[in-house]
Amino acid sequence: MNDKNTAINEDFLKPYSPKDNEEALYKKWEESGYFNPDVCIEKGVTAPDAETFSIVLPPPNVTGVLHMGHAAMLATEDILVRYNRMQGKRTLWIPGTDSAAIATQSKVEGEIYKKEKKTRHDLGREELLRRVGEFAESSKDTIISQTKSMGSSLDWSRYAFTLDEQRYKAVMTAFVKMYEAGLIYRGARIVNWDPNLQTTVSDDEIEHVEQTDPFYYFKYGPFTIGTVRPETKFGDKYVVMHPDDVRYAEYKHGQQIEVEWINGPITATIIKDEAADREVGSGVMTITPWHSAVDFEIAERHGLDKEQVIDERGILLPIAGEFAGQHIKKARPAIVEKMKAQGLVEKIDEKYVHNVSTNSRGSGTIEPQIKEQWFVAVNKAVQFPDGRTMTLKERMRETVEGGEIAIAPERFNKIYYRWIDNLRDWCISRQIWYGHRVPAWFKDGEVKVQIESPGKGWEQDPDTLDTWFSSGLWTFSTLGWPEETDDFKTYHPTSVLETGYDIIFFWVARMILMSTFLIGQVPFKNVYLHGMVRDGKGQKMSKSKGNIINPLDMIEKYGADAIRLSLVVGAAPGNDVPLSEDKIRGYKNFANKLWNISRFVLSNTSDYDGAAKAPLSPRDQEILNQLYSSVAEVENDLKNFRLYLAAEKAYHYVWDELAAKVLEESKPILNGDDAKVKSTRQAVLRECLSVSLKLLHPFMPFVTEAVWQRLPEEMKETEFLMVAKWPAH
RNA sequence: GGGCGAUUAGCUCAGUUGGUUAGAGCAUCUAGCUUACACCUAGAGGGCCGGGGGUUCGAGUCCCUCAUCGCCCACCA
Repeated sequence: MNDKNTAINEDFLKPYSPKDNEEALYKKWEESGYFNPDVCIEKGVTAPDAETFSIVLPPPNVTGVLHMGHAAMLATEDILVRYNRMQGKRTLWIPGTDSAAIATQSKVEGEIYKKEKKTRHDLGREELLRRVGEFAESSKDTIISQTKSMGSSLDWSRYAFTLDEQRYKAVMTAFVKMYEAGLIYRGARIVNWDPNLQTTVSDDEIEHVEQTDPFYYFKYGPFTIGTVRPETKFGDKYVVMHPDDVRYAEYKHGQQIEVEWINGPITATIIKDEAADREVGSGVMTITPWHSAVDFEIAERHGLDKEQVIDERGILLPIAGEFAGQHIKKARPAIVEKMKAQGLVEKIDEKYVHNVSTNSRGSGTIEPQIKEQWFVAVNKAVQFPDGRTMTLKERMRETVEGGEIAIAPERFNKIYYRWIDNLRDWCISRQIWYGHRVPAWFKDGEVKVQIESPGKGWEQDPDTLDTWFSSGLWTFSTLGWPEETDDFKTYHPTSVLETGYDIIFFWVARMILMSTFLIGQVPFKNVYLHGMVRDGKGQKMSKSKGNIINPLDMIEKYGADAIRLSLVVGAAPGNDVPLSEDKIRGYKNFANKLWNISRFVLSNTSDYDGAAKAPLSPRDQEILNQLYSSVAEVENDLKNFRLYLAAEKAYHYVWDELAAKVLEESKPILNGDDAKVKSTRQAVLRECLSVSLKLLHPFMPFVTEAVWQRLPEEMKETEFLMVAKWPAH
């Protein structure tokens, strides 16, 4: 084919139109198969023994829609992936979606109730699961196609869903293995109970919210005790004070006294425990071990009785006497009235500000309860695959402390350590139905933990596992574990985990825990934490503020390339990213700028004759030097995860150096009479263009590929820019 | 209560290990249809780098301290 002397592609006569290019290009990329590293090897663009680069996509909620947080994540990861692929690495980016068990189930339950006035119990487990599964399946295409619209070069042939068969196998295997090692145990401990969702939730899912309530001072025998929760106090028969509190020296540990209480006289026992703070109130407290984590600990230490006062739905039990059967919210004022009448109320602070535990998913207040659940022991020494014996906590800390895993930005190391230090045993069982069912079987008080039913008469535990239990396996369950697949051997540990800093505890830490114990490898070598996307003024985006910028609208208006750049430039790891429509518009203009640079170069080099070249002038040489030193700088920033600088430098080189200076000064040469000097410069310009396209491709894949597709054949070393070699310098 | 971070141009932020007159985008103002681009070009204005103290030949950059804002964690009944 002879492109010389022919007019350049007439598309260049119009401004660049993302709309006319992006979808078609993505389709072409997908059809080429190059998102799949196996195809890259097959077609010879990647060496079979090349170094690997792998990332797992933090799986979005299967029923979700794309928001700016996703967009930022996709942009960042795709930049890393495309750059490494162009470097010639065997590059794999694995897509997937998450069942988001609680969220999805309650959404479907809500809809069923609205339409059919039926609860999950009316439908039964099987039917509910069928409906939830159906809903998840039918809505997954939305998030998948939206993910594609960002230009994400994910290998869809390896798509994984947290509840598919392969992942099921991995989760079951992990559970059994951890149980056999003594890491998973069943026990009656205090847990966070969500009375609305009727399930336990983990410590990390708790959000402390400030609330103002009356604070009551009650007369408890000779003591004064304080509380915001009179409704829990019925069974309080232990009174706790600090062993060194001189005010109460006359009372001895274990001493019993008679006190007048809500429903009549009771026998109270004095407990001396250092948990009682002398500075707080009277320094004396009564405890409710069944409904308070601190109280539970005290009771455990001294072997005290524990009694349930409130049931799973927030209703008072018979211990509450005349108040039994009432909901705690309604009962509270009535209880206080009664106590007033008994002369038990000493004082009331009407406006006491304190924190209450709520479910971070927004379902409401958490009620601590003692329940028999499955836990992961974090302080128990167990044997790791490398033969060493240590606790999960120790191993988790060591991965970062010893440099096996590097977190960017570094300051999150401390936050990570702090979390580990405060970590308590992880409650992993949930009382919902949508999820991986606990592989435990009961019969006549006996328990067996195994994947298949032990036989007739054995009932499987109805509970399912915390969604983060399966998410913790994600780096290797997506690669085929527990089978020793080629993928697993090739791509694990993964190179980078890129995710929001808000999820470091839920996910990052859990992945490290699971991976180090189960397979003896860290799940990833680097952690890159991106910030939260905020509006142009740095405010959180929220519906109520009306400042949400929808990525899909922005793609429609300005193109995915513009969104990608606007989400990366200025987004240092760990820092929140302010995003305004102005910023996006600015980068859309840049895409068009690149389009016009290409048009200029192509139209002015269409008569290029390679044979007529002169040696490079000093200025020609300088232009190329600048080009390649920009490449080197961008590369250096990319290697060190400074994407925000890399993107900015690439942008500046192309606009302020190439367009503003090189192109301008080339005009007289291109119009000049010296044919040799002219074709030398033409060669230089072509080189600048093709290298610039490569330089920008990771950041703005669509417009760069769109130009590449319109280059004359002799300028393209590969069919797709996506798999062109990153420029050497 | 504990910890972390921020404070630089009107706004949002860079400024990588301390080194010449402190940068960008947007916004503002001025001038331009110069045959790549008005989604553009040329230019301008605008900053005691939060306050105070210290280390240094030299600090936006390191140390101390104060102030304000933000975030995370936490079992004060």
